Amino acid sequence: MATGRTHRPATRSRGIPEATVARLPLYLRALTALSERSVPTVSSEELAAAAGVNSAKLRKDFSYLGSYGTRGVGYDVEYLVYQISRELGLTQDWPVVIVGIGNLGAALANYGGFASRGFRVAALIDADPAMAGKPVAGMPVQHTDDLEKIIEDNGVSIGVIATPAGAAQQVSERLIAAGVTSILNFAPTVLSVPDGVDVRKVDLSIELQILAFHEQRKAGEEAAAAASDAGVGAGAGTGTGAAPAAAVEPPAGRAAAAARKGGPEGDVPAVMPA
Amino acid sequence: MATGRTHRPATRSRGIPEATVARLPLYLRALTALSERSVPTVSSEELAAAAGVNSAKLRKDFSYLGSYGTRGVGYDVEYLVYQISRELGLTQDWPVVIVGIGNLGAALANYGGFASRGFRVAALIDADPAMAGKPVAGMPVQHTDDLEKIIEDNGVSIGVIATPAGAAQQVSERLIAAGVTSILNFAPTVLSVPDGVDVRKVDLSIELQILAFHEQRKAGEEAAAAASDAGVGAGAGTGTGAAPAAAVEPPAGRAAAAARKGGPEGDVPAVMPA
DNA sequence: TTGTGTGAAACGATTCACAGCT
DNA sequence: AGCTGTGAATCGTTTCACACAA
Repeated sequence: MATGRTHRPATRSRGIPEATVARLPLYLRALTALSERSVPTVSSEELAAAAGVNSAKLRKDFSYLGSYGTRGVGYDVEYLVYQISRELGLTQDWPVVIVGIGNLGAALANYGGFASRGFRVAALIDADPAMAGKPVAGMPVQHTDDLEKIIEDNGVSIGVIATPAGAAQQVSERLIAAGVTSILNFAPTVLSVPDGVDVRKVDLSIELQILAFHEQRKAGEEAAAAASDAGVGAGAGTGTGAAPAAAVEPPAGRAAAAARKGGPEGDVPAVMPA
Repeated sequence: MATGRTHRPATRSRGIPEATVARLPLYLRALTALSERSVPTVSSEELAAAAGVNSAKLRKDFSYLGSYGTRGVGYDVEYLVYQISRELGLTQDWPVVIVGIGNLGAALANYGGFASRGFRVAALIDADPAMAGKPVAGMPVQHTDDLEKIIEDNGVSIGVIATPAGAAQQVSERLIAAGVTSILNFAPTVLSVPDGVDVRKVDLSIELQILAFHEQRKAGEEAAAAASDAGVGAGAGTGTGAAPAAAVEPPAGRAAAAARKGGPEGDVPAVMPA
């Protein structure tokens, strides 16, 4: 991270753990919903349920922000909304650019939740000259040539990349050179950026692959469980493990060297003894 | 949260840490790129760089899968591609449905990386009768009424929700009742699902809020540094971050609202420390 | 009595550092 | 000599359990 010295030298006040930061938006959303229903206070238990976490975690999280609750009562909804908003930096307005106005970029531009809380789409940028000037989400698409000027003129520090993978690294470099220091990357690519620039990535296929892993594990357990039973009768409803086909064959030959340690073909490769 | 109750009970089947699972797709992508360039072997150092992690972590991750490398040499690219694919369950083909074919749903349907590796869009489903039959990404949109039949006929176990927030919970319930056991949720809502169902969420506004937090922290440090430095010229080059538009202004509006507790009813003395 | 706030314990992930194989 | 595989140390996060305030 910080080359040289640590980020937080003297001032020790702001020590909010990353895991906590990542949950604050969740709490904020739940609180906003309560606020809209004019609920005055919530307990950690109720709020935790609404946010999908457990209450001990929530209380610990809030304890990093300060003591904003009242023992025996709970938390004041409005006050907490404000405190979390402030902590997240949402009491100011962040101009954002979206680069790459294809299907996804357009969908993001149209996404309402964007403007709703603290963020404002300052510009839509695309490399295709044919797109230039075309309105998307009520805003004309601008050409990549003007990227630097747009960033600077609008004081943009957050960029969203929705380009094809091949263009993402270069786009990120231009954004950063122009002053952007936070990037949300939707392109399926690992961006390499200098210190001090934050990147978060959103990747559909990675998420699906993680789900597939667990799905496969479930299927395996189910099969193991079924092994003791007899009937293979596919009951209604409950996930009767999909019936996938199409297998990828293992590479032959080349793997010979590594393969000696006990044919790891398509079945339980017992790992992890102790 | 999403993975609420993924605890491994007694069934000591697989010992791969969740954090490792989440990185496997990253390694796989890097390896696939190497494979396409016909690179035969790769060291942990090289592969780690390509995947954006450090090499110790990568080696540890791979150690959970087994001993697939060769000391003094590195890893066989093809073999590793196969092993990771198998571990992730990508040697089989997973049919997926997308529910909610708005801007985002359509973008997802058109997303190429989908079909490329292990996943196949089995159906597009939308609640709007006007959408029914309309082709999106070369595939007719089907109506929600047929959701259960579609799931069952295609043996779908993974569902993608791209509906508005208000519809997501109900859609998830129908998906699950019909046999889906993994959900990728793009709706900005916390889904509550029974044990055994995996949910992963992708949420644009949460990601932006996390970035805003760090962005704000940077701005604060920068200001502090500038204040103490007074006149020392900082080296040029490294991101002189664009100043946020309406930056460090005290949050008058919202703060006031929260402070005076201005709801229709109810009045709690909102304390307001600095 | 209720429900927050928080030390302390438990757990999980990352990093270190080096033994051991090629 | 080079690079993997892995115990051990470290660091961060979650959970427990209870003192304490309202």
